[in-house]
Amino acid sequence: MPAPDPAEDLPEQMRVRRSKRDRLLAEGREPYPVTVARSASLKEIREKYASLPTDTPSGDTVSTGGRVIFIRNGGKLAFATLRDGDGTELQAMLSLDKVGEQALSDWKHLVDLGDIVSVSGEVITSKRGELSVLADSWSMSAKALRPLPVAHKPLSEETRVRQRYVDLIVRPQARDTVRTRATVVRALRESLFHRNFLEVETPMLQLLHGGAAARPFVTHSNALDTDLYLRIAPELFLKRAVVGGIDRVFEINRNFRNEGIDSTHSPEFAMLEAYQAYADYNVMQQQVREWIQEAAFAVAGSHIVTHYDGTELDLSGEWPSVTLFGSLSAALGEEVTVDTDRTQLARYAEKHDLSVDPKWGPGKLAEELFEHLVQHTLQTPTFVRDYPEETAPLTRAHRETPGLTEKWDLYVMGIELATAYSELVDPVVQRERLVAQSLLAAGGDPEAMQLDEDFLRAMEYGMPPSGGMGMGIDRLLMALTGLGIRETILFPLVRPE
RNA sequence: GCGCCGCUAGCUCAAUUGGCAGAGCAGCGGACUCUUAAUCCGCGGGUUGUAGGUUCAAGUCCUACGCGGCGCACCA
Repeated sequence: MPAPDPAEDLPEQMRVRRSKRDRLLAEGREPYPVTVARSASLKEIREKYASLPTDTPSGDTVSTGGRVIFIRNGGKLAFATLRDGDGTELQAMLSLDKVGEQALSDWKHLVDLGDIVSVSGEVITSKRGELSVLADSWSMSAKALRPLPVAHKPLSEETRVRQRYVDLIVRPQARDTVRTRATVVRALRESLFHRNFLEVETPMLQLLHGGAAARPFVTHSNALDTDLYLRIAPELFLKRAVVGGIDRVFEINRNFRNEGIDSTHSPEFAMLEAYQAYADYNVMQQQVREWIQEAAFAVAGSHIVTHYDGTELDLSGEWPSVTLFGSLSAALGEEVTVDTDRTQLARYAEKHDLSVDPKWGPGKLAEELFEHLVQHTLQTPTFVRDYPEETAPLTRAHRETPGLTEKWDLYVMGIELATAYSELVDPVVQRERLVAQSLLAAGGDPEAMQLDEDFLRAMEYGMPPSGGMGMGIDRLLMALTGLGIRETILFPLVRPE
């Protein structure tokens, strides 16, 4: 039996488009030419002839083009709306008396929605005032073999994510989001650059698992014959850089965490992490606020951003600070501190239907209570300060209150957007904390860090007192746009179809 | 990982109690020289996510699996 012709199984509309491609080839016309005439972009034409009055020829001839997104064919006059990559739209007109019978008929029979076409002709305005190119000739720039989805019904969320290229074609907001993200990342780089931070790139393939509490992805190096971890954080390398005298250092790059995927978590996520010698968590708090405000201004021209659903989020001015235990006490209606014992905290947890892991110490339990009771209430930006030592092994002890650390988390819209520490720089204390972590790891805790002797050796050379911070870029986009994390990531990981 | 909901034409969605699988847009043929989600006439387009089962009869009921969404758990 001969191999089945794959075209036989195609949906009707794809067969039709393939046959149009075949016809172009048969007639010696290239469906995918290496180059097409293009003297101006649609945007340039729109800008140059913005004030051309209704029903007026400009006298100027251009070659331009774009993707066909809307077709209105008449008997002796055809209209098509073309769209360029930047979203600019312009009408093409093909009339019998300009292009002739053959070219007009070819246009009507060979051009489909979604094709990218080129037209050459005079810039005019139609009788209805629409700026147009009245074609003398047209040619195919790229024949689309798949039909475009309906322009006026939203694509299902799954198709939007799986076929982002289609989403980008049909949904202007999808293209906006790409631009907004680029604007935010550039604004952050400029904010740090102007404060004399140096951008570096540190290893993404790491021999040891550390820098945060998270489950890593594991991969393998054939050359080294050893397993490697995709990094969960750049922290331990950026601190090595500070030890070496790179006093203000940052990295914007991806981290990988082998954990749950939901509307606020992606297995690979972009993060800004920055360290500053001779700073502490108070300095970082001021700066992070400024960086976020500068990013907001770059996007919205204001410190008040408007989400796609119309909600306004006010990021202006100073942002409130609360303490972890203070906010938790207020939510419980009972005074709790870092000294409140575990039994008492467990009673509060039970009272609020929070299941308690027996492995949790009092610090972890207090943090869980906070996440359960307080976190979702923090819609406008709020710094939550002073976390228990138990949950922050890389953070310096609080300068006033024993048992606490100098760490804050920034919450916006109920999600954790950023975190910062006064960094732990005492190599002896750091070793104690990491040994404790490695014992947890050896005991089977998949999130605990391994003992990084090289990191400790670096610390033993002396790290200046420093502030450090980390912020999820995807989450910053969420805060600025109101979108879900999968909309802020151009090509999020999805299961195979 | 657990629970709930969904999966039907290229896209977005209907289909009553289990009783002929439909619409809009898109597509094909035709008409139309100023259209703007054009209009008019005509015509095609389906392994109803996959594999089983029950039944005279399954898009519909049952089982398993796949994919997605939401909630819970873990995390940023």
